[in-house]
Amino acid sequence: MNKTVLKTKELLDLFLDCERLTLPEMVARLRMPKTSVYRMAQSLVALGFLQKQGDQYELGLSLLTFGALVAERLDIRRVALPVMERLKEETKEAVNLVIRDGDEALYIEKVETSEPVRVYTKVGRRAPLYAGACPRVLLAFMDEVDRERYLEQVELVKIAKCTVTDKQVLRRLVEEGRNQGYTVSCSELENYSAAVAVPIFNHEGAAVAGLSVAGPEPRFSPDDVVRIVPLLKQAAMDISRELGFQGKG
Amino acid sequence: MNKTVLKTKELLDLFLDCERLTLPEMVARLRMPKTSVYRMAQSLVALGFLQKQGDQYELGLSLLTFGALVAERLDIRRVALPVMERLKEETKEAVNLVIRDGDEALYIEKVETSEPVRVYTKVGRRAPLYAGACPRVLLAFMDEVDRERYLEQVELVKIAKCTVTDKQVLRRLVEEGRNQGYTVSCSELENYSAAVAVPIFNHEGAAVAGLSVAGPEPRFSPDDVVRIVPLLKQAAMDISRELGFQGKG
DNA sequence: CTCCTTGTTCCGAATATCGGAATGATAATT
DNA sequence: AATTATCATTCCGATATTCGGAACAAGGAG
Repeated sequence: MNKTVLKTKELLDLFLDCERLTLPEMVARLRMPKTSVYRMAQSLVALGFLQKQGDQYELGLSLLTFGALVAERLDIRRVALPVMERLKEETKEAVNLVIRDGDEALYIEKVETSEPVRVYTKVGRRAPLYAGACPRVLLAFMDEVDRERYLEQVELVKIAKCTVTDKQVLRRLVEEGRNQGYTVSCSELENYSAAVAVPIFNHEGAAVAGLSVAGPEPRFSPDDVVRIVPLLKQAAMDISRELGFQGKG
Repeated sequence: MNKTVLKTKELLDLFLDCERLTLPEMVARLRMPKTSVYRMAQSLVALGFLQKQGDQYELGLSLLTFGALVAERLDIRRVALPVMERLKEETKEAVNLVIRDGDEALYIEKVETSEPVRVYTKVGRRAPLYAGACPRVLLAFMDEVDRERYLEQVELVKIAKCTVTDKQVLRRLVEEGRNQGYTVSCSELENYSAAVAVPIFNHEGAAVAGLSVAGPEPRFSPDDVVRIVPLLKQAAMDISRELGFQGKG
């Protein structure tokens, strides 16, 4: 493995948390010699992955181009988008599409309601698999070996006021989710936000994505959930069918 | 400058044109030793910038995360979006927001009409500064030194049926654009598409972005242009004002 | 004026990369 | 079944590259 490239990525990763950083700030965080950091930053600027604004560095515009290309090439998005629009109309809530990337959940599409309610999700955003309805539905439908490995080694960090931090509770929720075919979350990723999620299957029957309806907590009473779940399941099945899924769900 | 990083970027750049590539294909294009390409690809996979699907490589999902972050942090987008929505309603055409990244134009936001007319633009897409209304308006309002340097060294490549390929003609169009305060293009980037564009200025009076109205060629007769230009100029001025622009436009 | 801090350049040492060749694995062909 | 071909992956020694401490330059603050 290429050591230089790995170090360079470490530098780039700093910008996930910080919008702008000066050279000394990067040096402090990376605990690497100033010269090395200086050179890496120079290289990244040359590539367009970083750019310099005065004495601050920030992420570069090349990343926008690459990111857009990736989004464009994810065909599940194309398939899902019209169904998501329909689901939004039916539920009057925001709809999210999430896939798994390694041990993280990644939001790849969303459809918003007109009302400007703050929601946690943004396309490109990541969340751990244990927190939130959509991530957890992905976890629930992972294959057993992977899921066990994940559950063993994961550390549950509190993100919002009701993030699950007890492994026993998590295991129970995951089991429940798999049996019921849907998951619910309240204030796990962002306070006062709730969501219901179901899995989407591909032609091999693997759960390749999660579909969720999300909004402010007061609109997700048990009654609301009962109303939403069938709509959600139907939408997910429509998408799964288009991906070649043959099973019954 | 870091040679390893530069080579690695070359590899990544292959994926701008190709969705998927195998190792031998990459080797052929890069004309580098197989081992080197192999190692670089491995590293990029480790970073999440590439991923392997069977024996093919494709762009990785980390790029989506970084790309979304860059988009989120471009505050001109936030400022422009509501104005762009309004302009779309007024003109019933797609509206694009473009900035300059080095010697290229970069589409950073767009608002579409409901009618599913094919347009060239996608967020993250790039175009040369000489082709298309929006790119050329950026060129027209670049500072003179940069613009001259660009015009001297640029090679005009035909992209669609009416791409300007004569430097004299380009110079004339650029001059016109600067004098009139707007530019028009027909079938320069994509056949049968037309656009009108105006500049957006920041607090320093620099033209930091271009705003365009775009649609199918038949809807952009000289009369239409006369109707659209004032609306476009007003919208651009609204955005410029929010960015702190004091001038008269 | 002096003391920090920060950005940038230099250069010799060391090490990480390089790439040819070998190996393993798989599929296609005779 | 044996053979050939293609591709992915591993090995290893030579060497080109990176590394990082130190020095230098340029402000800014006290």
